[in-house]
Amino acid sequence: MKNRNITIIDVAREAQVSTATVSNVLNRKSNIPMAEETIRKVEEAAKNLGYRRNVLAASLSKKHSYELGLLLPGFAGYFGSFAEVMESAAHDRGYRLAVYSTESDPMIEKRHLESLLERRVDGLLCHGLAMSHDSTRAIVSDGTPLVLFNAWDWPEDIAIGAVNVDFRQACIYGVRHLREQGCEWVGYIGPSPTNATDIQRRGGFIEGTRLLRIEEQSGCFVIPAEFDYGTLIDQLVALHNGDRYPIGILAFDDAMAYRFLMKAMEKGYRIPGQFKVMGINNSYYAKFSYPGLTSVDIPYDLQANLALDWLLSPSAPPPPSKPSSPDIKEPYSIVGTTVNIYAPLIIRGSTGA
DNA sequence: CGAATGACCGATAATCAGGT
DNA sequence: ACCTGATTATCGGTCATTCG
Repeated sequence: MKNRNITIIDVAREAQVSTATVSNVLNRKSNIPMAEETIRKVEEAAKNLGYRRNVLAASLSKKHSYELGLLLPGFAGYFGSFAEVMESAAHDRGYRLAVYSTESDPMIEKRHLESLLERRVDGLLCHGLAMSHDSTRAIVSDGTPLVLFNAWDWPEDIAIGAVNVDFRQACIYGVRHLREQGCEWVGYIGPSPTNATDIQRRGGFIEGTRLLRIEEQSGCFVIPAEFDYGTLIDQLVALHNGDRYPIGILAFDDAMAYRFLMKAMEKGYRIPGQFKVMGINNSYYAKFSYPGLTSVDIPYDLQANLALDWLLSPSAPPPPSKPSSPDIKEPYSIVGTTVNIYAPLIIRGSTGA
């Protein structure tokens, strides 16, 4: 039997009731009073015929699509994990989620946005790196609710709000951690000082060295994609005359941390004795590698749920956060229309004593 | 021939009606 | 008056038919 053509008309005929009754039984059980016998007849007919709800028709009538759009700059690493959590959180709230990657290309961004708006999504969740300010403003003036995430230093008025992970603060803590572990000198390595994500982290690192008054014992490096980490390691060792270990490295993400760490080990240096290395993202392997990689954990669940709740009820901004215990920091803080989520340091062997 | 009209897709919300 | 279930208008677009 071809279930795709079974509609409530067929179910109504089979159950000897009206189509409205079928709709009421299948979708509004708790609100509409109905006889037990009617409910049983309809449910049985629907089951026998293999009825499947047509959400397109429902959207047409309800003037809501119950679909949300998620725009990311890509699918790798953090973005994929984020999409997974977001999809599940949206599903829990009765929404479907369409996920697109803009590949950091304004033309692709425009095409995806247009496609999502044509389908009348009920709201958009957009990564700061996936969006231009102009197209974001255009959407907002169109009336589609929009919440940004990881959109640092965006104009306040541009969307309902932004839900950001506070990598800047995490890097400040990172510097302090490396210092507390006895690092004579600390360095930051990142891909590009023009990338908004890198700017956040780099800025946090520099701020961290300033707070500890160790600007003179620190440095930042820009690492191109096909870079030989060996050269950098040689430079650092020369800089220290080989006797001011350990050297602390805060990397842009876990992948860069591993590339540095593995090259250092290959060259015979001890981790964490001579180099202490930490990353950001707390990726799957950070926990299971040897040595385990110290990293900054990203509270995906919290970020996704805050963003979704805000998107679906724009008039109700996120409630103030409460620390779960006195020794734990606030899970997040709110400044204007921006939520900053605290990202905790997970300390492992790569920076251990 | 192009323009205007109306039926139609499937489900739903609002309204209505029949039976106790 | 209260339940329960039926009727109807409607959503926004497409397509076939009719009209001038």
